[in-house]
Amino acid sequence: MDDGSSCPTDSAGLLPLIAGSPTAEGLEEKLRRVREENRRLASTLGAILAGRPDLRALARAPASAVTTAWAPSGSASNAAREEAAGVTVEPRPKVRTVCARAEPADTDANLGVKDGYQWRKYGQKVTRDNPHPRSYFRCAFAPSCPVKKKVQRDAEDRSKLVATYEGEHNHAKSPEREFVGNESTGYARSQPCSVSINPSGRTIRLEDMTNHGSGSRLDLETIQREVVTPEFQNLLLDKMVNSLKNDADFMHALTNAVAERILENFPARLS
DNA sequence: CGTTTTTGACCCGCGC
DNA sequence: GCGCGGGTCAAAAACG
Repeated sequence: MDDGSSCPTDSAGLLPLIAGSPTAEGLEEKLRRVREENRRLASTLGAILAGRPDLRALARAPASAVTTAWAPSGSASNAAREEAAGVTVEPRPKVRTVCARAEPADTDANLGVKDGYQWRKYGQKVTRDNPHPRSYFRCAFAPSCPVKKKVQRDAEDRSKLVATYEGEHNHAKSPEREFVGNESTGYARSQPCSVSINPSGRTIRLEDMTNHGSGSRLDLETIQREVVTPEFQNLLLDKMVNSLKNDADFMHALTNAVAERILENFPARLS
């Protein structure tokens, strides 16, 4: 969503049809609220993107740009040394470390399913240098997919998560599991309109973005850090479209209003 | 009842 | 050889 004006959920074009219909009062109010929220979101995103061009570039950067060596065994640094020495090394699984923020309520188990892939937890271990347990996940398509993932909270900053991915997926994401929640509707069961926007699964809710005043759990900087990707903006649009499409009351009232309007304008043709 | 998660035991590599 | 620590296994428990 660039400025919200091209947003497919913007129903301004439908309003003339709905306005004036006695059965559409509630619907109109509903639309008005959605549009107002949409405007706030668009404004927030606009401010973010306008003020932080560096974040735009970061959002488009390939995954390798944030690749670091987890390397408890020192494999990445060893590989670099060996290559520098002209020694042929066997290709090693790509190791990618991603940091993200997490809410205290987020459990490590949840972290395994929010990045678009399905994960199966196969172990947990408390490591020496960190009081928080490290969780081990395998791709659900294992053994055909060799990717593994380790997730651990930062030892000093509990709200910071460190996820380490080893290897690369040899299959597509699982769209139906991209969001935690009802698979048939795409709705989050307990977190309506929540969207996972990064590989570690940090979830941002619409209310977090729209109510970034007092009492908000996320400040603007956090949003700037995490809501800059085009993928997120597309997901946001999808969520809003789905939230209207799956609202039976909304669809019913909309259908009635449109039908009434048609009958009102073309009574002769239809009779 | 099938699937997923938990958790203690085990394995393996590394340093001393 | 031994101890330590990280990673994995697998049986039990929990869950839907």
